[in-house]
Amino acid sequence: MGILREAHDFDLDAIFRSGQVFTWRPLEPASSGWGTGYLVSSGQRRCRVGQSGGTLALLDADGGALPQEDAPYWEHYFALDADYGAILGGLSLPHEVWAASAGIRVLAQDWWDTLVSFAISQNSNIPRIQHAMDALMAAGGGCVPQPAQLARQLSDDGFANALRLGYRLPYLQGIAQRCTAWRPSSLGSRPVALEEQLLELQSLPGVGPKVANCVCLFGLGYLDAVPRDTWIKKVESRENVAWDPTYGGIQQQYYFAWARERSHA
DNA sequence: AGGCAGGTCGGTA
DNA sequence: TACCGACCTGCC
Repeated sequence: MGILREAHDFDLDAIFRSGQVFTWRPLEPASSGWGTGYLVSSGQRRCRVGQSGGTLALLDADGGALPQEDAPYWEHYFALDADYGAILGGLSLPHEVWAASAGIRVLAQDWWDTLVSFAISQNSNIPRIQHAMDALMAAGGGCVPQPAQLARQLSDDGFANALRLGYRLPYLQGIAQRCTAWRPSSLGSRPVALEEQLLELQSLPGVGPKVANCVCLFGLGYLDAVPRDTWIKKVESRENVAWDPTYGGIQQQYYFAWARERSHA
């Protein structure tokens, strides 16, 4: 049965669809044993997660019991340690936005996973991003290859071209090379202001303000980072949104899901 | 068929 | 500093 956790205001499928993560793979309903389930990769770790009502089940990647010592990592990853009732209450979201995005949480992903994902994502679309990420994770044994490994793999033209990254390929190659001997300062012991961390990330090739904000929000825990993509720019041009100084990133994610969903309708 | 997609870069005023 | 076109590719 695995490790069970109560998860209210939590919707696994809504999170999967919300465009913040490209390292999950849906599982057949039968194989998860639950209504809905995913094989989740983060850094060099993997787990299976299923949701039934307000209960979350955590298993290891093969469907066996998750080691007890791994539980804290995944609880943080799924933001189960955050009080979303209080956070959302303070954001005063329009009811329409809240309803369209109910159950979404901002995951605490691995920083390298998010850097790779969103460097690839620029001026692209979700199916294509997912295709490239699936191919990368297959090459990494189910996880995103670490920088040195990725740099080596990308030097193989056959492998690199199959990713269909277009003009983003040299960006990813440059990023992988730089990151073999570099990590964001905020991973160290010294706290780093958001603005400083953004500038640092933007020194990487192919990383501009949008990608840097995604890495800060999704991969480095800066919940005040607000990625401004085409959808959010549309929202800003229509509504008069003031981004919350503490949780603007969560607020942004709710508006993002709302804006995308209404366009599909 | 052709615009657009969770942008960034280099050149120009 | 602010704006503009180019850019690989494949969805819609």
